[in-house]
Amino acid sequence: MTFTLATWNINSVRLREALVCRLMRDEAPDVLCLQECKSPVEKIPMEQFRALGYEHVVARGQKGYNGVAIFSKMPIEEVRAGDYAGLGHARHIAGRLANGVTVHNFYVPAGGDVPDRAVNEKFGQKLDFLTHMRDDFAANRPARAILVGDLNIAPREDDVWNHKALLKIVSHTPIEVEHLAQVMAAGDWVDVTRQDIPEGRLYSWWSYRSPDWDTADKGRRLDHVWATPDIAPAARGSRILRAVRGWEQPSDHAPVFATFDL
DNA sequence: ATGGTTGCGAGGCAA
Repeated sequence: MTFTLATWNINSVRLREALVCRLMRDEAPDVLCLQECKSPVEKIPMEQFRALGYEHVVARGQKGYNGVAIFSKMPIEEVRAGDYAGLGHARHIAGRLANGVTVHNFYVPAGGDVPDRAVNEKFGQKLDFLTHMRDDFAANRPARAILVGDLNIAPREDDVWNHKALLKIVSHTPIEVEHLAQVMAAGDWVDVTRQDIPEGRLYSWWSYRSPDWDTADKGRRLDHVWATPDIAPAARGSRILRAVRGWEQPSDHAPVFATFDL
């Protein structure tokens, strides 16, 4: 059985309802994971998505900030919603699909501007969130699982437009990359996007602050698709839909896709 | 070193 999954930081699911519908209609992933819904769950426009075949959803939300949701064409049951680092934020939801695959959808804290936890509390919270993720997966080793989301870290040199220029910029600092590597090791996760596309620069986010994002191309790969080793070999066809970043009134993130032949 | 833009929600905060 084949299924396709996508992850997209939507930056307000209510403002961009039409864009979500367009992606659902044009690309029709079996599972669509959103982050930064910025909406209470009861105000997500479920009916419009349901009409496009996404009849099943698990979600966590809060007013104005954060929020994660998994829309699925096949049945999904919630298995957990973690409160990593005890922030009380809606940044994680996990569901088990009818095909037996567990999907973790994460929105890791961005971490503020200064990469020093002594002067920037948000950076400490980001590191603590990642440490908590690591401990969680070490204590409960995932199987037949996929982890997606806006992890707010671009780990590789070719995941950013300029490695040296970004070494002290939050999202690409060595300490963040090390924390992310420990999360990966704890769950034995495989980076599916880079398994499929091992070479070359790859970005999923371009700042709103760049007037001509496409030409300047100062991007970062902040959005990820991982899988456990029992199903990672079944992954193929990963792609980042850069064109979506150029849609009318876009999110600053592009959706990331992967297909699994299970 | 700074400023650049966007969303939420009505002034600044978060990204």
